[in-house]
Amino acid sequence: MVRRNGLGDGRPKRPTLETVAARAKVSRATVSRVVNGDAAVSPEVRENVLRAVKELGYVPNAAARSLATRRTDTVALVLSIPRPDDALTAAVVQYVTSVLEGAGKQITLMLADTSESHRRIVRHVEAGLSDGVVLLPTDGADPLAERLARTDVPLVLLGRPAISSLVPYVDADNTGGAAAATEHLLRQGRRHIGLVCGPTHLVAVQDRMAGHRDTLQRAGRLPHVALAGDTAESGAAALTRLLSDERRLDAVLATSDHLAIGVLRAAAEAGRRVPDDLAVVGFGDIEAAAYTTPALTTVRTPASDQAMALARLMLSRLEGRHATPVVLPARLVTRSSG
Amino acid sequence: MVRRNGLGDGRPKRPTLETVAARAKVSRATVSRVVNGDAAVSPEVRENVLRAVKELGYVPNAAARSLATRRTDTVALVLSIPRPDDALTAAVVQYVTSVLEGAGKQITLMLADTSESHRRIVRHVEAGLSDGVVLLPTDGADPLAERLARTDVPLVLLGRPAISSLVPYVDADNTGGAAAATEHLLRQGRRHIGLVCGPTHLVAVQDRMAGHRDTLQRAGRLPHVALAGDTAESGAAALTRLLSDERRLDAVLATSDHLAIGVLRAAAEAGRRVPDDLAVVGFGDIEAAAYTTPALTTVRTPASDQAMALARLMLSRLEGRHATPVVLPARLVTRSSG
DNA sequence: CTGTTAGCGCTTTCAG
DNA sequence: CTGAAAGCGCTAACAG
Repeated sequence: MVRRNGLGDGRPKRPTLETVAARAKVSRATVSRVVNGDAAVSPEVRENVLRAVKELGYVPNAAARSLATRRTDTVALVLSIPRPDDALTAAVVQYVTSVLEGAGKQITLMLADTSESHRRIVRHVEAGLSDGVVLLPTDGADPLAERLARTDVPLVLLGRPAISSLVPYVDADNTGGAAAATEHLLRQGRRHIGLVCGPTHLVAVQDRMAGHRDTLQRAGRLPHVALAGDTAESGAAALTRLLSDERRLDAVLATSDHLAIGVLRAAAEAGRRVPDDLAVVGFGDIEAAAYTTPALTTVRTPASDQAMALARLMLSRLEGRHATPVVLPARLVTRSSG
Repeated sequence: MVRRNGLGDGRPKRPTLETVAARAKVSRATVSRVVNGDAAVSPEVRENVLRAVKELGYVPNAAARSLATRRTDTVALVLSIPRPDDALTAAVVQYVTSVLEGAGKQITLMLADTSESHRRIVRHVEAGLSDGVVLLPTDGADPLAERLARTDVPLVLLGRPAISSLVPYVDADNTGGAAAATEHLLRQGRRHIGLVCGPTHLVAVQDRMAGHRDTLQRAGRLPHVALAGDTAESGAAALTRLLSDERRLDAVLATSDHLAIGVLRAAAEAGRRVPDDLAVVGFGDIEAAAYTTPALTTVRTPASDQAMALARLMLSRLEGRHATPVVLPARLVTRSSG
């Protein structure tokens, strides 16, 4: 029977620098140099050391190194619990992780949902557990970002912060995406375009609203806005309200695909054919968007698209190589709904 | 202009135990005790220390603590890059993280896609960076699991390993789920039931196949199996083959919802009405399953359902409190497709 | 109940 | 190019 240790048990003894040094008949310092590919070490000595390392299966102890260098090579990836099906967050996490690992960093995943968790995150950083933070969009992200910025650890945000600050961020062009969607609708000759928008405290939603409104305005059209939550149900309810306000409504842009799916449903119930009577455009291009009937036309956010590029941009900001914000283009994916 | 440090810069000087001790006029040991809520310390001294801690904003240095205790309170969460829209993995990650954080652990996220990454993971563990590993299903999970098991760090798998070992795991009842789905179809009087199955090297797929086959066998029915990949397209192709082999086919179970979605599509193209002519049942209950036409009947895996319970079970195994495998029930979600 | 004393394993001047 | 020595900040016996 294999002995299995509990979490708190500690580990069996592993070789240390000392062991390797003895074996290679050199000093610890020299081994350290070799292991870190650091200073100049004579080839023969290096050979010896490397052999000893291999033979002993030596792996440097991270805690000791970290204590001495005051670095951890760890980046905290902070996110909130998204909808369990939030593919966007999943993709971002994947790519950010992949890029960071490629750069030799560890990734510590942290959830930022409660204020308790905010405290934990700040403590974590102050305990020196990470030397960089990537903050994905969260409800209370802004205050958290401010607190983290004060700790002096490099920080990069995904998504423009509500209050502008010096913290670098990477964002999708929500404004441009909404504008493109609206133009698309206008080009089709749609004259009464409604907007179903999600939680307005989200900066992304605000930006989408702005892009829509401005485009409409430039075209000399009146906006029709209905506020909603972020579920299909609330999207459906919003369409119902929109229709009762304006019977001639012939197009709807929703600020999320979930809302759009609800709009689709409500349209069917109201006896409006999509896209003939009513064009429907969503935002985000979630997976389900391709499976609705009719398939949803939507704005694809770079996060679900160029997530890799985005991750790299974040990393370069973490490393202090750039501090300017980046906005990645969003593009319209035309399917059957509008 | 705020000075922003690069990742490698280190941090400004923070107070240490020493500082706090001086301020509270006690020894470092005492401060340590207070901070760790550890031994018995007289109330007044504790007060003093706590005040000093607060005033100085002291936060213990994790590396130093880890070096001294040989623990990290960190658990590595290892996953492979799933389909970018893999909600299941996302949910599991969320809940495992949440539970572990609740238990005061850090979570290090690691990707296990390449053999290079396997090496990195083993090194990570050997460097003492984590004192527990949660391994989510991955293509090469088994060899990795074996290597990790040899490092003596507590390990728990999500999903039964292909080759049985002593490593504890938590899994969904794939066999039972497939059996339930098949019985459901049989009860409807379906007589020619096909199986569209995904990558057969996946243990979960094997289990689903087995549950289906056995149930069919007990009912004295012949199986009709078509192999597929994991995309909707391959599911569609599989149905086409199934239909050409057996025109009377009146039901299909797919081992994943993605496949089932393809089946739905192909059924429509073949002019079979679902569920009248052909019942279709998926597996997994992904989000899109609710939005297909008709809405997909499917087997809900606990991971997308009782993910929280699952996470807790994993934790208790990591802590060595249990070493037995757990299999969580899967249940049929009946919608319109079958 | 509290202080003293050793380390934990690695990096990093500083000499040589 | 290499070694000696001094920590990094904390915990854990062991005395008292």
